Amino acid sequence: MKQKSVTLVQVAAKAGVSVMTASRAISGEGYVSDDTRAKVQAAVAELGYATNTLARMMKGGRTNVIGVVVNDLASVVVNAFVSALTEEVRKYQMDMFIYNSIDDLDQQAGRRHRDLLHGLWDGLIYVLPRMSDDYLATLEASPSPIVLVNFCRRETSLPVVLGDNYNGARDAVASLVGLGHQRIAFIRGTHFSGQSAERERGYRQAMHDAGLAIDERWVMKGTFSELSGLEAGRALLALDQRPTAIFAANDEMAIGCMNALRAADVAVPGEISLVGFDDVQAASLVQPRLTTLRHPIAQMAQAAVQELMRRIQQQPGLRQRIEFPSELVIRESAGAAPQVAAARVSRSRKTAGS
Amino acid sequence: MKQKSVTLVQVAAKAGVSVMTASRAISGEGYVSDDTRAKVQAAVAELGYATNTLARMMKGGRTNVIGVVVNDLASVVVNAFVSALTEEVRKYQMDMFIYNSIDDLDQQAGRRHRDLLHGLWDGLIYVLPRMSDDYLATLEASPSPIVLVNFCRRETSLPVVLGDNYNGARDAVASLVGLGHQRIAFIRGTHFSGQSAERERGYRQAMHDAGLAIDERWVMKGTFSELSGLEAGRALLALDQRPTAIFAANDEMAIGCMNALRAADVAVPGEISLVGFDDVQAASLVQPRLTTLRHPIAQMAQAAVQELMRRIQQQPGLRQRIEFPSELVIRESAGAAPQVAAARVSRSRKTAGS
DNA sequence: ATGAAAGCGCTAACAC
DNA sequence: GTGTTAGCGCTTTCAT
Repeated sequence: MKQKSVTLVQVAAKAGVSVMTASRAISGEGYVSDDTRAKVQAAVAELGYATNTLARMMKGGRTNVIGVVVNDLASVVVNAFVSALTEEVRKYQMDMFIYNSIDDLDQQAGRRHRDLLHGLWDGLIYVLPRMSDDYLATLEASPSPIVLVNFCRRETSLPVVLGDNYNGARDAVASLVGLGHQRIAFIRGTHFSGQSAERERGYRQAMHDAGLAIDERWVMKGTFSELSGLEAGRALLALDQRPTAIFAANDEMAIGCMNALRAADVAVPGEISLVGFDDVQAASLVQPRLTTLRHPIAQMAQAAVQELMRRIQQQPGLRQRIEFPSELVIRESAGAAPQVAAARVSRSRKTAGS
Repeated sequence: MKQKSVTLVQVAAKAGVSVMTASRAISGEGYVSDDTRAKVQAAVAELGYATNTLARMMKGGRTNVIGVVVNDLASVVVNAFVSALTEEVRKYQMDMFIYNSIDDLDQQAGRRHRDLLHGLWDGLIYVLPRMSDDYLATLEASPSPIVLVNFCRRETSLPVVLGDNYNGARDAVASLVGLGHQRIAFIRGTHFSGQSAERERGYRQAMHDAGLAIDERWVMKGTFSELSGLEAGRALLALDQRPTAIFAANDEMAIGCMNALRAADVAVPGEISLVGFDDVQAASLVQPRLTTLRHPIAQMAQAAVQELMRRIQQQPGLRQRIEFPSELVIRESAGAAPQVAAARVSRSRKTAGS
């Protein structure tokens, strides 16, 4: 606003036409003679004119900008989604701005940035949002196109793109069971997005499916942070009967846990197996490399943008819930349960001895 | 814009005053009786009114929003800056939006998003920008407050906040020299932001200061990517006389290089020492942990926002260039040069033997 | 201390 | 095909 920009009035004057004609020539809406269009375009080029999006927005037209709202851009997973969304949005010739809220989204914080640029966005994508029920209700009541990514804390009338946390977790725990583990612990994350709860549900189901009882002391609380994983790991080691495998609701906590085990000279996966969730970069850098689960982030971003664009363009065929399977990424942090491994060794010894 | 928001007209009607009085009561500019103000505030609360920033912007007022432009939000360093900026901006009660351009900033790409929300921002911060000279010239000519972070590709009249790449690199290489290294290689990054060039300058100066000649075959080109570091590492191993230490222009390349050395069964730091730059999280996860250099990101973000705010508020005491020292983070990837280590061993053997 | 009018830059709706 | 009118929601004059 400090900069006096070239306005349509100036372009029109230079081209010797009315403002409206210039507007039409530029936007391509309505009839303009080729001759006039050429004159206007020449004027545009000469003056370096660009339409003032603000003014256009005030009229309520499309802005070709979508907003992405996140709570924690520093989170590796969130960042991966945002980067994927950036790429995807470009395919639709749209621009995208990111708002990093830090705070949980509630009515007070929310009004600020929703109304702040209310009218700026053609649509909004919320990635892994931590929002109050109030705030969600406001979003649901909003006529603006909105898509949520990886929000499963509760049912919602808004369209949601999800990675399958429940089945992913179930598969992971089932694979631990397949490796002979019976005492399997779980480290929770925070409940905001609902992902931790889904992962826990998968864990419980897999245990139930295998006919294994869960000692509730194995279910630790955590905050998705590495530190909380470390603390949970220590607490689990202090139990009189240790678990032989630990499934953490995300990789950071699994890595924190791994550090706790290392500090206590507990072999991974020799004595205790570890499985995380998310497949962040660090998962393949730690030693042993972490077995974990991965959401198809690029595909999910694609679906989110596509679904949003459908709503912006008022196309038919809207979907309310698009779910993608998680993939189990097997590395070295999970192995056979100690007693099984021991049995194998003794069996092979016998074989060798006979 | 889809959502019909509450306007000032409605608030004024409800409070039984004119629009202008309502505006004054809300903004706090100009005289309003306490009585009237109370009535207006009551109406605001009741209707859930929030000022439409767009409309305010059109009149050229402050928006209390600053924009941050980056080329690659997925970059760990960029992300760390953006997160630090987010925190910092909040202290000034401002909001912040991030634009992830992906492309290099040039006139074509630039016009789009500069003019796009030209008027939306009170100011702009460019973090590690990759911009054409044209684009930079446009920015320099702009009357809007702008601050660049870690841009040192060329001189500019814009205010810059910098980490000291030159002295950091010089210190790092000097420390390698102190460990007995004489054949020290350097892996370049891309030239866009100018950081690689500064780091190279520090490398050359340190070698010169130590009276060591540089074999130009030791100076490898890279792209700041892990893969390019791996390739550079392979190429260096193929030399008839290998360097005993490698200084990479960033951590990713150092880690790539480490992988190349591991694949060739070259001991780090036993046979070849490695030093990176940036201290990304991965640097302390790899084995051996990477010796590297670190910019004080939080302080730099603070300085950038402070400097921008000074300009927005038209305060005196502006600074053109704010530079912060880099810190050498010593870990295990750099050690004594082989011949020195050998000498020490033989000396200690002698001592032990005598 | 409050109000009325004008206009920021643009475009939808209606003339001509 | 092109021009005229009106108005988005707000704030900066200038009047009262």
